[in-house]
Amino acid sequence: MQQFYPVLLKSTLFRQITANNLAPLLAAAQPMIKTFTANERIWQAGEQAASFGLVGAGTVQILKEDAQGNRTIVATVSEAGIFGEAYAYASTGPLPVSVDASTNTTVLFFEPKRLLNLAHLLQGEQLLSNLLQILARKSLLLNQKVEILSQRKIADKVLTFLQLEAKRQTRKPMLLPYNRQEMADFLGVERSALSAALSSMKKAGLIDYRKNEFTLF
Amino acid sequence: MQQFYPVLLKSTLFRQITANNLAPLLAAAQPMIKTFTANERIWQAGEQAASFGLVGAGTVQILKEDAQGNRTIVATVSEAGIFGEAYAYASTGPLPVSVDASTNTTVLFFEPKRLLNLAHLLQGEQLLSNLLQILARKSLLLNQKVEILSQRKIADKVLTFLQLEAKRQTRKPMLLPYNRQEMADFLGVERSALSAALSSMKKAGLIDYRKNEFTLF
DNA sequence: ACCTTTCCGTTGGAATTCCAACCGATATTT
DNA sequence: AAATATCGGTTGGAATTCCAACGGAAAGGT
Repeated sequence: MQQFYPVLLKSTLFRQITANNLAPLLAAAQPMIKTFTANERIWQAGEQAASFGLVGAGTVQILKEDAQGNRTIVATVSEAGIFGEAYAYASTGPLPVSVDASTNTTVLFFEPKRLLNLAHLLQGEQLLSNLLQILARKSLLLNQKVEILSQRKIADKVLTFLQLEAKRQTRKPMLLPYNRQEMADFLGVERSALSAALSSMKKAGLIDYRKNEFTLF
Repeated sequence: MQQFYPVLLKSTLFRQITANNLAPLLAAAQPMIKTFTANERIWQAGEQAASFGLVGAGTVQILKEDAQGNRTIVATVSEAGIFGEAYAYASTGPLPVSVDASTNTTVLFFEPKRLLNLAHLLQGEQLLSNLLQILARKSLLLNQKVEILSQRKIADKVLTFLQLEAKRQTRKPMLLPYNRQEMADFLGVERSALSAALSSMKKAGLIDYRKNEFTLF
């Protein structure tokens, strides 16, 4: 277990927790540690998710499989990231997604209820505060994504997206963490249509860009 | 304060809390009670949201105002509903939305931090569990909305929407809480286009419907 | 019963996006 | 340096959606 202390300390779940207080918290939380080989299935859609995972080593992928068996990668979670926390605390029905190990992976599984009993420990409240913050921020991010996807025209999606991005970056021009294809996927449009919209917006003087560096006028 | 006990007991925040334990919890939580007249502004976009609200009486509206001053109603919160909890616990920047009282309204404002200190009280952990569940379920709902909005064609949006709705209703046919215009807004499409898509899907034998009663084949 | 309003389906042309294909520029590999 | 792969812009026709307008049915008010 000690081997994961550095990873845990840099996770959002244990943010602000001091190394001294980590061991007692973990002793009470009693995460179950499991290892998976590359491409092994961690969770199967349809199961009940009774716990949530923290990636101690490696990388996992959250994927959605539709009725025809098409796989869509919903998210990639790497070391120190957590997954399944919303399903664990919502405790509402079976999982709508599956989780696969994309590399050899170690996952620490936490029981949602157990974390509620930690408040009396040193920094136990900090842990709960972190958990609330994680869920709250996820809601805000999804809210923003809904706002973007609700726009009917590609140009409006782009503007909404860049305005939101401008609020979280001070850097000018902004550096987006996406290439064109990924940006198009995020906005829910065709890559070629996005390219066309971008160059038309540049011509109109609304924005400027080069690769993934964007400026909003 | 006692006057709000019945409302509080039926709120999701105090779900499962017994009447006996309510008073001590409230004494520690120390919500600030404020009244507003119809159409009065409760929160102004741009402010920092240091607390979240529980509607003790009346109804409030969450609205987004764009640069041109156009107002969009994001949500309506009535008695026993809560608002601003995600912003309060995310503690990330100013509010992107405003909140107005649509009727004469009483709101109980809770300090996010104070609720974390309640764990040692009777059912204090239940309260925290409720809070986590509220945030978690909001994330799941938004996730589903993203899934719907990510569909490129109206027919696919409708199918995704109905499939998700079918999971939470046992009733057949399903009874949707929307009229056509509201359904179109939720799916992010034009009402007339939705109507056209629906009748074409009915003709194709994919669905059946009458008013807001829908069946998925 | 009559009038008014709301809701919902339909229609047709305009606008937008999709989709497949192609091409040049840049990066990577051998 | 040559060959290969990746990335991003462009293009044109097909498909889809928007948009405004109309009309009938149902609901609500007087």
